Amino acid sequence: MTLTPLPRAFSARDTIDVARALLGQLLVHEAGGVRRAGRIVETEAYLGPHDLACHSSKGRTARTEVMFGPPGHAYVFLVYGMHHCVNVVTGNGAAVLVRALEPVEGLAQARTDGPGRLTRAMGITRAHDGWPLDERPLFLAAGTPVRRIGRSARIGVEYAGAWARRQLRFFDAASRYVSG
DNA sequence: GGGACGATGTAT
DNA sequence: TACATCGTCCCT
Repeated sequence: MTLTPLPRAFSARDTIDVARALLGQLLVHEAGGVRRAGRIVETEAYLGPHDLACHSSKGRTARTEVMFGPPGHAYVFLVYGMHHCVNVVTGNGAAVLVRALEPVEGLAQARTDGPGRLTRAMGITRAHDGWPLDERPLFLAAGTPVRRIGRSARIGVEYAGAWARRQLRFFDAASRYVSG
């Protein structure tokens, strides 16, 4: 089956809209002659420099530079010295964190619930930071619709005060692959 | 140069 | 609840 990348314009709109629209779409990585694909079932919106939970609120640095670049690119960072997290940049310092995948292809017996687990399962590292997600080998593709979207506060950002309480986490309410 | 701190995951 | 483990940021 051929998977066609979603156009970059998919990510060039309101960050919350992108966080919701990404649910049900596929994240695909073709590497070493193997295709791995997962259906996105959990996301978080990070709204930009004014959002105190967003990395770009600390300023425009070497690490956060891609968040200020064009939409549709991957922002990949290392957290806690060992786990990679992958985001879809929406522009102006904003991005959507991908927090969980439902295995679709090439992910047998790999855990994909949780941002660190899914990057490990997919083989995504900082080498992909800045990668345009409408190009192989790492890209977004059309998936299947989500019937009901659940919503909650974002995970692990308690330091962000009132911003930590904003309901900016979205998930497929019917999926057993949502983290937590 | 050095210290504090993570958008986590796993073991205890 | 402890802690592994290291890049980033700022010098508190």
